[in-house]
Amino acid sequence: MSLQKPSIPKGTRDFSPSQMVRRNYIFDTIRNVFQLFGYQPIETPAMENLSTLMGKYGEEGDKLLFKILNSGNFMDGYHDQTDNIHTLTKHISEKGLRYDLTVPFARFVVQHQNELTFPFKRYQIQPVWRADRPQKGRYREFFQCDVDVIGSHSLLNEVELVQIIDAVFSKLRIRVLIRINNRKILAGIAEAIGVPEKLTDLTVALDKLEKVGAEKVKEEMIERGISSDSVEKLAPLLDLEGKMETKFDFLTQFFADTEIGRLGLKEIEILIDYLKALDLKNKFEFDIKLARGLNYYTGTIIEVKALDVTMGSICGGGRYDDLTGIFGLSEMSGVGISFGADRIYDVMLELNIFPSEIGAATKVLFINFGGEEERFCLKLTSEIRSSGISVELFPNPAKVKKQMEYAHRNNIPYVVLAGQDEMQSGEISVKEMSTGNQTKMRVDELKKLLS
RNA sequence: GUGGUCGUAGCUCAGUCGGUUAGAGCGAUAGAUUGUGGAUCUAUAGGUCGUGGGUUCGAGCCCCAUCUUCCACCCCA
Repeated sequence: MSLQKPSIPKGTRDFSPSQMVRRNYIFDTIRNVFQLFGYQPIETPAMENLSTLMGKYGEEGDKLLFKILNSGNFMDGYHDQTDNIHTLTKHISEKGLRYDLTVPFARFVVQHQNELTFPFKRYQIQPVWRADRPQKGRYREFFQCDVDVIGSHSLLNEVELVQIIDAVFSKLRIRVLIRINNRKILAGIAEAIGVPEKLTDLTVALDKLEKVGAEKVKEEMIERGISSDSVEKLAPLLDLEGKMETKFDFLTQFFADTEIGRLGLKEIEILIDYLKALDLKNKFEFDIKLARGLNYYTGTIIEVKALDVTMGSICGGGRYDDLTGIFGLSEMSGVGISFGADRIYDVMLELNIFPSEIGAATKVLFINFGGEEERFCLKLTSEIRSSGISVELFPNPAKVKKQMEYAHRNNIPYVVLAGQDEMQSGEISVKEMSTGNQTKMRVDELKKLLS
């Protein structure tokens, strides 16, 4: 076999121990908050049937699905000569890697509905895959940390999710802005300007307001087939700034003739009202420009961005009223959010806000002198370990210099030297690596020092 | 998927107009009193210049393809 350069697929990454320590810090922090709010863990397979995934994320989403080639002779029985990519795809692939955790969750809920107690609150921390073109903060394999509650219409769930967001980012010490909107408001706007069927085009264009400015947004809307008449009706909304009360007052008038708009406005007012009564550490705002694309959202939508670094959203989600409907279970409203662990990692790295104390696993290294001393140390390490202290014995009697270097590089704070002298006196030499100080003490004194 | 960009030692990067044997710093390894890491000194190793073609007497440098990185669009965690 010829020698080949090892490599991994585009947009995927290996994680070294030092990276994993930090990643786990993020996962642990998030998981702890989830549990604190009473959510229960589940996991689902990396791959799902394509029929489960297709059509849930819009046209764009379907393109970004990684499809798995059928095993065996996947061309068997295929005689279509029309070169239709869709029929070919259907024939050779029936499984795909999951694109997010929400759709598999909906599938899970339908499939296990008889075992679940509703409202069902679950969290799920697993990787997802998207055949996107990689960029900064955009990977083809990345971890999502989802919390959802399904089987409850109450806006209290939204309130809880915002509390979770606030708690997570406070703990991680990332300053964020929480933006909130409601799909019903967007639908109301579409209705109010007379283009209810153009909701998606409207929201996609609206979402770019901050980025490209009002003029470009208007242009895009016209390109997307929204009449200039309708676009003009929208104009005052594009300039809508300032206090939330001002926005509410304006929209109340704007939505005079649209039921769904008023409904959305009512929902957001209640939510904001609840949130104001809480003592949240991060800022939140009602922003009609927020227009998350995922097709299944029907109510509240939430997006979180870091304040001190340029990065896409690090958390997002919303309410979906009928995601389980297509799997045969209706009347199951759910709401959930997803934390993007990899982006959170990138943000924390850029801001240099990882706590320095994480990562030091082993507390003490025993130098290996071989022979009798080795047996002596093996016994001591075992004894110390049983009191819950992480300890290592170097596996072979290498030069002391080499062993000391091992301790240094692995950030092991203490080194024990126990040779002939120590064995006889019963006191071992303990070196504190940060200061270089070395003192003799009994084993129980060492245990006390490290506990 | 569209347009652009990057790739030279483990890492960060030099490398002239296409010209002999591709360099530096950091790091690594070994040593400087056989029981002591970080600092210093000495020595050593390390490269198919992303990969594959092409042009040329001659290619790290020019051309084409491809992979990868990053960026914009699209979309999104």
